[in-house]
Amino acid sequence: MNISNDMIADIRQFNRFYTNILGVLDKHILDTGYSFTEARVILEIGLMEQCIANNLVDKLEIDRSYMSRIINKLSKDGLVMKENSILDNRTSLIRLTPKGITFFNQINEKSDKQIVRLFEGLSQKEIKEIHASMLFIQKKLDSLE
Amino acid sequence: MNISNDMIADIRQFNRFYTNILGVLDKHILDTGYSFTEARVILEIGLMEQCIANNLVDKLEIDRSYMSRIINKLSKDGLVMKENSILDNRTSLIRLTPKGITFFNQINEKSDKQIVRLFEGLSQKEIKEIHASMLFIQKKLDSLE
DNA sequence: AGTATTAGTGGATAAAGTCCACTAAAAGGA
DNA sequence: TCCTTTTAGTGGACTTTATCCACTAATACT
Repeated sequence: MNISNDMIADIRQFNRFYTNILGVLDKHILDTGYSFTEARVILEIGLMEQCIANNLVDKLEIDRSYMSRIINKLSKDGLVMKENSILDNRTSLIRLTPKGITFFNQINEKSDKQIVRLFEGLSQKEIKEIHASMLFIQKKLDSLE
Repeated sequence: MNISNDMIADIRQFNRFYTNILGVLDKHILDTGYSFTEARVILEIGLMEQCIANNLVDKLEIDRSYMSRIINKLSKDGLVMKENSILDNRTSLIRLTPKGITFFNQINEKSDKQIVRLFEGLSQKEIKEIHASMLFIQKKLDSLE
């Protein structure tokens, strides 16, 4: 085996630590009045620009009927619009409304600010090193999947 | 500001990536028939060795009444035992039973194996570098709190 | 002693998520 | 083509998870 028990313990400790960091960073989502799941849906629609419900189901691993209800709620709230697809009459093309885009942007700006906040107190050099460490970890672990 | 927009984007990308990793690593918890929350309680009791319900409430940020129900369930299931405190008659000292300790150990072993699995395919050198990166990130970000 | 706080509990309810059965459209054969 | 199978989406019913509140009993405070 290439990995010692001490290393495993350290890595698991890092995971607990970073889970915590992620929790702190994401908490602001709930200030919007939407749940994490709903916010994930909104953000994913924003990223995809246009999609159908099933794309979101696959990508976010959310139950189809649950997704249907979430999209309806978001649609009622005016964050999302559904347009009948011409190519496939079973589906609707889903997009953010201007209000949805505003929401999307606000979340993103807030998330960016959270990162700035997390790193304030560190020197430029330290930040660069952390950044490099993250890229490195991601590159190495990503290559395995 | 010490941190560029590109870096922020990279870090947020890393966070999404690592959220995913953590999700994969933790999924096995659900195979036990207990929820994440219940498992967190069991693991925390295992770590604390002995505690009262309110310690768990504070540490895990779970509602008091919910905690009460969880502990009762775990007690009914024979994973946890409550012993009346002599010092404070309002409280019970909570501990894992042998069955609970077995559960605790199984979860930990499985989690260790998940780490091994995550890293297999990487060379010893690469693992060492990832390990060092994690320690570095943790050291730097931990110092801020 | 008398008041305030703290620990824990159960009832009621809300929020989140799952399961199933169904409709309607599309895709894939003989 | 017709017929079967698959896919997309929906709503009803339900379970699980979590929260809120009011209450009891014990301890801490002054």
